[in-house]
Amino acid sequence: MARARSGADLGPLLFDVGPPPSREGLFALVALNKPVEREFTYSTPPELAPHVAPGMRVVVPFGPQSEIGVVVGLAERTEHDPARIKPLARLLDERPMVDAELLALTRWIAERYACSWGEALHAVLPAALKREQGSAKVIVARAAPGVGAEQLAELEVKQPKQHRLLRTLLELGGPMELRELCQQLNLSDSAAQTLRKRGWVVLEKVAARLDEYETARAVRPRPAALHPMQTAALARLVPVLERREHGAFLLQGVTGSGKTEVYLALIERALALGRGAIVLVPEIALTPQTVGWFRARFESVAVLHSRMSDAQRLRAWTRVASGEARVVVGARSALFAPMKDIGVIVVDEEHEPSFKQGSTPRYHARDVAVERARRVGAVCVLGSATPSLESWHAAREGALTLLELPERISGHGFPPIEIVDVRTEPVGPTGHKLFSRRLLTLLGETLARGEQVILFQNRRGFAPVLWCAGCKQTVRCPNCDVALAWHQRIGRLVCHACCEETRQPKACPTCSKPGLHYVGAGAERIEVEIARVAPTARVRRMDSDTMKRREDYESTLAAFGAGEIDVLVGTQMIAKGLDFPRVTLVGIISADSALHLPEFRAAERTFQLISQVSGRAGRGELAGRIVVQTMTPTHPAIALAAAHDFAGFAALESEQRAELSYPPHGRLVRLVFEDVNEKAVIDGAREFADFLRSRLESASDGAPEHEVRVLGPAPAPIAQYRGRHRHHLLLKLPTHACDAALAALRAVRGELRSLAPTIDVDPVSML
DNA sequence: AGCACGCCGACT
DNA sequence: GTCGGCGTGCTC
Repeated sequence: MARARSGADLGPLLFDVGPPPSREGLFALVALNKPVEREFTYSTPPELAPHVAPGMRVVVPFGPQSEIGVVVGLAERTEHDPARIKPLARLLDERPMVDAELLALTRWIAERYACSWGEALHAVLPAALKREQGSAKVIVARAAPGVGAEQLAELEVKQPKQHRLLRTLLELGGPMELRELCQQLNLSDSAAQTLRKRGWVVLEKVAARLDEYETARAVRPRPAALHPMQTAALARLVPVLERREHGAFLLQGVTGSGKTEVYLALIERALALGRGAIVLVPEIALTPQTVGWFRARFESVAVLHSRMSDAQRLRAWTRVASGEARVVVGARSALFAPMKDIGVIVVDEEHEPSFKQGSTPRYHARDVAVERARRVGAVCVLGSATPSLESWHAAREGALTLLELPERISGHGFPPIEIVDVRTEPVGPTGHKLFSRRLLTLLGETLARGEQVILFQNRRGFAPVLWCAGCKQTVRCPNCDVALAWHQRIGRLVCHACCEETRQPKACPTCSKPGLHYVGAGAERIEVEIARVAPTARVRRMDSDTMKRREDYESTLAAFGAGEIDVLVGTQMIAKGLDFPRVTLVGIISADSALHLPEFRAAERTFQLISQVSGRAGRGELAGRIVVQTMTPTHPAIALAAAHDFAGFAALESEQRAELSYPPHGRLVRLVFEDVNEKAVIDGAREFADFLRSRLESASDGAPEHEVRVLGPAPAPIAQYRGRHRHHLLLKLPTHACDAALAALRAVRGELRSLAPTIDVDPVSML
């Protein structure tokens, strides 16, 4: 598949050809981190020519400034006007930083996800390599001594961003890395700089602390013998590994079936063969405990995660590149670890949406993992208890080989899941709006036995909506098309899209009548209400509002494990990985909350969440119970999750997707147009759509199964974000027409450059 | 993406 | 009469 690019044919790149006979007049093709799908040609000064090779980073003049790029090819001739070609300024590496395999993989990513090669390379290189010199220091922020409520009040009205930042720091009561803080609060660091100038916040450069993961070593005794079903799975995987062949597998194992032990045994075998392994886990599951399982078993494990400083990440990268570390554990981007001779790539919890990157290049780590494994002849294992419909479908089609672990190794069955129809529950003096009678009864019994409870409510804040009975309007964010959520503890309305906060209005902002009502409940309200119905219980909430730092998360889990907390209330943060034997009751307060989102994966996501949360109960010797509260007890996502019937759900959901040609029956590409001016967005999106339709029609051979459909433009579900209007187009591509359609799309974008939509191939979220 | 060049309103 | 708004267009 030739990639349409101007300039030299990139066809056989020169890295396998050896040095050309003469290095006179040698040109370097350089990929830059710019949204320009093209490489740039530079001449090589005679003193650099003998040393330059593909994969090296170079400094090049680019317009009025200079940029760091990566050499992706060498050529002896060029079609460009020699007068306009500039020379390379400097080589940054003595030997290639990116090997031929990663060069080829990034090029594939660029094609598949419609971005430039340079952007794909940018995602692969650690940040420290993209600057001229890396730093081993991080900036840490803390509230200045003596600063408190008084200063906070001063910022309350006029400086909401500074207020939010200072308040967060005061709540933390200790230092936090500035970069991470700003990221979480959706702020640039200018608010922090202003607070520093005022003397209310102290910013310090400190040496990056020793990585907590470096020392993590969880006790995970090697089982005396593997369970027969684990052995059976390995018997399918190991021969492929030993033959050095590629194989892609879907390991579907229920919670507690011992998937991790299968990964560990397979990696052990790979290491014995002198090969390496990469293990990807969702960001939230990348805890010292998870990492510790691997560290306890293997000598040299490198960890890559987003919270590392640049210097730490560079160190991990270097350890992998040098061959010192042969096992990598990390989140999404760890897939690009510069490992030689990869034998195994594992993607654990492959259905997790966090494997999809939300910014350019918008790649899906699961799909790229399969591709990288294919290219290097490695075994790729996608593991999940509730596989994505894409993987489930691929397994049925034979693109993935299905391996099943259908039982818990403990031999215990699954705890029963009870569905409670909350529409039939009494409210008022005899009942409770949030908790059903059944849940309250079980809660009381469980606490009386001294056992623990997990309550799941997948919404932040106290009330997701403030509603005016006068004009029937909800209070909305002035900059985004979403309702503001009421957060009681901080006493503010919060926009969950842009993170901006405001004080609660005394009256309805639309009709000025007093008396706004709280509608619905978030985790904060559940926490408050539990204290009311079970006053003696020790309750703790775990959501992104209370868990700003990783330490908070770990200390809360430690306290829960030590039995210092009776009831843990939380959002999806508590849905996975928690393994506490004394938890015998799990309550899902509102199973419907994700079901009605305007996303075609809403049912799938609901099924996954119910299954995952349910898996938190009855993990020890004690029997567990799960209560699922819902208004739609017969909805398949709920009824089949309660019946532990994944296959039934997948078959039904797949059928419904097929009717609408949604994935896995065809692919989607989403184009988002954004601007402060709504008319410009609408006109631009329409123009783009018309142009694209005409191109795709003329390219089509008329066969309906090859037909690409362009839907829209239509307002995006979040039709305004941070003051910018958003409209989107949806392309439905039959699986076999994808390459041609993407090429056409790229061409149209090139011709209508001023409209510049965001292109999301295989989108995970449509909001 | 930057950052230029290039044509129309409020200021010394 | 200028300073400056951001609308197209290019970067080897």
